[in-house]
Amino acid sequence: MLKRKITLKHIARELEVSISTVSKALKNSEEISRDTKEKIQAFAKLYNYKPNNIAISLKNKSTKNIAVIIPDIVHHFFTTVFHGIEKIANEKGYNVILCVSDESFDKEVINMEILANGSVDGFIMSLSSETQLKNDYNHLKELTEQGIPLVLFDRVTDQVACDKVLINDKDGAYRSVKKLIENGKKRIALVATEDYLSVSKERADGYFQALKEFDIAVEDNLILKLPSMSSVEGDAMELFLKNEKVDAVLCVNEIYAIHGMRIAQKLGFKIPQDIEFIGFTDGILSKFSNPTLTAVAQHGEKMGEISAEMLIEKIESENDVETYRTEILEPTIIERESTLNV
Amino acid sequence: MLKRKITLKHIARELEVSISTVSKALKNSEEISRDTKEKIQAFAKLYNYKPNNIAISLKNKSTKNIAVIIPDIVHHFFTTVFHGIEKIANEKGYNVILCVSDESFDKEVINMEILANGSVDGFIMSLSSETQLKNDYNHLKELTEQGIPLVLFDRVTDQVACDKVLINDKDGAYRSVKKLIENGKKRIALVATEDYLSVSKERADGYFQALKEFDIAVEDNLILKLPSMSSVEGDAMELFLKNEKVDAVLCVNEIYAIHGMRIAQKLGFKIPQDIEFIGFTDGILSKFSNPTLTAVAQHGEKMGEISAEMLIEKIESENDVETYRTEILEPTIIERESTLNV
DNA sequence: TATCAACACGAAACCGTTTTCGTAAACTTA
DNA sequence: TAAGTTTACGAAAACGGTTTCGTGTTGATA
Repeated sequence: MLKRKITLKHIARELEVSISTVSKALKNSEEISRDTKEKIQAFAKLYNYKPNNIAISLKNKSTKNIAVIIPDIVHHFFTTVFHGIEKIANEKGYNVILCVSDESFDKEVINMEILANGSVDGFIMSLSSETQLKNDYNHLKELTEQGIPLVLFDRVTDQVACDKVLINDKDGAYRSVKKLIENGKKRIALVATEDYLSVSKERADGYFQALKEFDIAVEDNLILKLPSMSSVEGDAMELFLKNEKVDAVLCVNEIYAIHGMRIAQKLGFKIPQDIEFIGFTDGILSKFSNPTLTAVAQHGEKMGEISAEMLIEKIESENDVETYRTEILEPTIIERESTLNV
Repeated sequence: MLKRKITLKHIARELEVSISTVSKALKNSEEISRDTKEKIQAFAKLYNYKPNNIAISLKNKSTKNIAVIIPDIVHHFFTTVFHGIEKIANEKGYNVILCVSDESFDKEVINMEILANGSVDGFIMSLSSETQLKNDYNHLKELTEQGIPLVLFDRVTDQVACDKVLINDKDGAYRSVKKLIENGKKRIALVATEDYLSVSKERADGYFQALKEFDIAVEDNLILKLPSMSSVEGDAMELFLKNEKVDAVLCVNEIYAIHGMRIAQKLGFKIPQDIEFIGFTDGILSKFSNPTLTAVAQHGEKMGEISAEMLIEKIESENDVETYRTEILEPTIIERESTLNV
């Protein structure tokens, strides 16, 4: 019952021709006579012959696989990036091996080592927070030294020479804060993570820039730093909103913003009249929260598409040109109910 | 500068021994003398030799890759399942190639065909809605006929003999509705998708069963069917809630539930006093909505783990035993603010 | 009829491993 | 010292393809 995979050798033996003849016949080579080709092709079709990808990979030194390493899969932004990557990769005939580093340096390194030995033609990745904290990029450098193409997106480092795709986080934050100021807000808070994450830092910079431009003094106690990205446990946010007479909040992610809005509502604030909210990452929560959240869209899918295009271009370019590009996407502010829209 | 990949052949040539000697020395074979082994191992280490995975795959007829095909990546449930799969796969030394069918039959077929020719050792998948609609499973049957291990999860079919992992959707719906009835609700609505999806059907059955048990007549106009999973456009929901004097709603997904709650609030209903809501898929929206949503947790991560374990067990079992298991997980109802919790 | 090109195919190398088997050289043993 | 046993290594096949090159047969040409 079990139809085992058939190979060129089987066909050759059955039809009493050589393996090379079979191979050529199946590629419709001019070298082979019509009769022979038809016979071989018919036989191959009948037995559902399909060339073995592994053998082809070995011969061609090309796997048509690319690796994607992201810090977290249960996170809307990375998910959309992956979707963009997968779309382009499929269009160009590549499969995608997806690894999740879970924000761990070791997992990132291990995944790279396993896949860098012929399993994939190139890597697309976003750095784990632990890697950015350790500031150790030797695993990436080894990769590029071996001539394996690498594209970094969103969480990047300037210590590795490779193609990069990122969004202008600083400008996104700058424009958000500017908008809040123009809406008449005075005490604008920033809710961020610890700033070893490159993106968190950029966003803080944009916040500072906007305040400076409008001659508003930076107050340290208007900046709340929460430990981990998804944990909103504890009452830090509540104390913060209660004590600081904040009238607008920029959050570096959706969760913080949604959580902040709930607490503000509980404290009796009206959104957006008394307090406005803007959050990074225009994910699913922003669209469905109550009120809906004005968000800085990071265009994840587009980032994914560009990353994949850059990587595949490098993979398929003959010459090992050592020139690297950095694409910077402009974020878009999606206005919703959590801000006054003038 | 560019350190090209080094092979056994290079080492052999450089050290003037044979390739077989190098191979054995690196595996610490007893056949090779201490001196030679040390010399070869030192050289290999110095030049950072790593065996080529593709060559090993070809030799062993085992790729240590598994394919995961899911209908949608930007969907919390599938994302958590993937996370579970990836976790187990990594523990057992497998990489995961992730393909997204985008609910398309053709993409599902194409992805399978590409990967079924040696690229992976087995498949884990959840059927696309189009496939369930067409009711065509020949691509899956071909796979199993070739002896390639396959595990189906969540959206399965009984037309293909293979391992399966699913949650008891019917019971989840049944218990939800029972709870609503016990909370004193009389006019309980069901908001579902078109029922060619196996899971949607199961959930509807559970709804019917609970009503029947409590001698409540099924009213067709208490059942709202919306076209696509993520589109909540249009005012179908609003008309429905306004006209039908509904006092409880079971939704087959989060989005419908969140959307329903917003409209109910807009219409002046108090949740949960006037109207209660329960939604399937305990995702991120349920936790952060306002009010938070009582949800039927599907234990996606657990499903992923079980699927991966089943698949790898099949892959690594010598004998082609043709016995298949079906694991059924019990859902858990997570009570939150959208229901009265007695 | 000798020469030559075109045709149709096969042999063999190659991709990078693993593994079986064969065998010189060194060492034991009787 | 002849015979047998280790020891330490190499040759070669195998995995499943692709591709280059060589060659016997045919038919055309001079």
